[in-house]
Amino acid sequence: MEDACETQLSLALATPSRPSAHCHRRLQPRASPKSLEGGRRPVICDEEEDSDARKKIRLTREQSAMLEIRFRCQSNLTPKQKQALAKQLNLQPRQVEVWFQNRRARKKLKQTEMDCEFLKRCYEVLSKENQMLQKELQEMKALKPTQFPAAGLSICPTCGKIAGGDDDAAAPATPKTDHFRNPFSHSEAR
DNA sequence: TCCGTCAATGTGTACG
DNA sequence: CGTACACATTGACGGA
Repeated sequence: MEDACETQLSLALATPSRPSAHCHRRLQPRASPKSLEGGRRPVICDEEEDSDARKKIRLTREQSAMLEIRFRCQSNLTPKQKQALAKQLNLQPRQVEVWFQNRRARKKLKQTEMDCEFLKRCYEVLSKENQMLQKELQEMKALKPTQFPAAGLSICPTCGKIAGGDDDAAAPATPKTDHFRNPFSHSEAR
């Protein structure tokens, strides 16, 4: 797996891309947390005296593609791997590190959005089922007791469940109708 | 001009 | 205590 990844990377790197014109900015080692009061912007590039702090740099298309390929194989890098990849891509190791951190965050965000969508759909399904069951219950309540399918059955006034009968206590876990399916236990539910 | 994206920064925390 | 990471946030930039 790693090998395939390396191959892809070296293939992609075979067509050398120009180092980005904008990525020569020297990255700062992380400022000491206490060094900034009010919290903002240390931004000092030791070698450049341009006053405007934190110019936006963008990775080249190739660099991003390489990082993406590597990320698909491996979402965390060892320090050695980070170093090597940075060298390959003509970036600072810190840039590679930051890219991977941000990429993991993006991945997680996307996953959360998908989970949210899934839960929404589950809610809709359950909501519909609940409505149907309520309706069914009303209909059953409207029937005369003699018309209940099995003798000795009664409906719990609070929860609306059918109680009594021979199998009530013995086998509570076997639902008789499809209504009791738990959508969260489906195999599709990752 | 507003808004989304993304590289970069700051902070908190877990771990060895 | 140092390191690595997650997470929140900032700010530059580009497109509508």
